[in-house]
Amino acid sequence: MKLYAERGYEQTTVADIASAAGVTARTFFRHFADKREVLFAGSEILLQRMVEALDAAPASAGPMRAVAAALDAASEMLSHNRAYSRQRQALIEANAELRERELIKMAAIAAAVAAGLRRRGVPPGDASLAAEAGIAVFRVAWEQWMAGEDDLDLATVMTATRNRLAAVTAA
Amino acid sequence: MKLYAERGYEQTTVADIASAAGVTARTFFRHFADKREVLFAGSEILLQRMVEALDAAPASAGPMRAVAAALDAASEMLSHNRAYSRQRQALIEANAELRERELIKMAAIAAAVAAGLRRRGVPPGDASLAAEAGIAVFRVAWEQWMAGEDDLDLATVMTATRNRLAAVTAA
DNA sequence: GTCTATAGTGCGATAGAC
DNA sequence: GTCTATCGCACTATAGAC
Repeated sequence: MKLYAERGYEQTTVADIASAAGVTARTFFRHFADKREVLFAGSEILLQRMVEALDAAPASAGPMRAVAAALDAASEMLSHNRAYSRQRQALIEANAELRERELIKMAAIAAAVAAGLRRRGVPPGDASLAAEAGIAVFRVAWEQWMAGEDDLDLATVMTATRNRLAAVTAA
Repeated sequence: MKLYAERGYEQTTVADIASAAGVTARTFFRHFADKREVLFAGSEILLQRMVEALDAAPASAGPMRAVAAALDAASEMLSHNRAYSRQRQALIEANAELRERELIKMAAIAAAVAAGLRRRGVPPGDASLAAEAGIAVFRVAWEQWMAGEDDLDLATVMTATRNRLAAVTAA
């Protein structure tokens, strides 16, 4: 992160990162599948937490309620380190390769959430739709949270965004 | 496409493609920014058509109606060449790099649709949500259309999926 | 840790189209 | 006479094989 922030993602070589960490480039690739992955190591944990929250939602809850539980878990995990989040997001937005990686991580979360919903008995098509809707809410809420004032609460923004999505799609 | 289908994306080098086309690798890169882009040349046109349809929707139409018009335009453009679509999709699904590229193309469409909605006077947040919702519908409908029977109509699946999304998010 | 294939860029030279 | 397409070559960095 430090090197990427200093000279930009493309201007930082894997050799730079490796030597700054006191290892060889080969060792870097042992820990991270590729150069981008350094910035996305935490996404697997996020996915797990969201799926756990989904599974923990009461069986009586409909798909969107269960998705809301997953979004709440994400909010709780991500609402700390707002400054870090902003720096990381600025890096990602400045580079197309990183944006691609970010999108596929989101897609992985959507797929995992959809699978979780199907385990709950939600029909496949509805499960995919609810999961994709959840990711849409996540994306928009996340963006607004980062652009907003410092005292803004992520979970609150998520809930409001979820309600707005319902209103928009109903029309 | 032919080479990718024959030996797989990763096993096909740019030199292979170039020599099959009777040019040098350097010329390949003149036409395509990178090796993946060959499979996504048409996406810019899709984006344009969808935005045109969005702009052409009556001013009285709400955001989701306008998005529906864009989705109809996409359906019309994509419903031909179902066999081609399937082959292309199989290639993309088999390779993570290609999936990443597909996702960023979708994101570009979402951004363009959101911008179009804002031009229509839709508030920024609602515009993003409606656009993301539209892409979610597109994705799910597209998948079902390709998995379904040969006489399935893409536009019909899109409309049904749109209604299902409204039902799911309302709950 | 070493070695290597491949992607992708920069630049200069050349040839044909209009 | 300018514009555009191609080529050829040198070069760097990523990533994978061993």
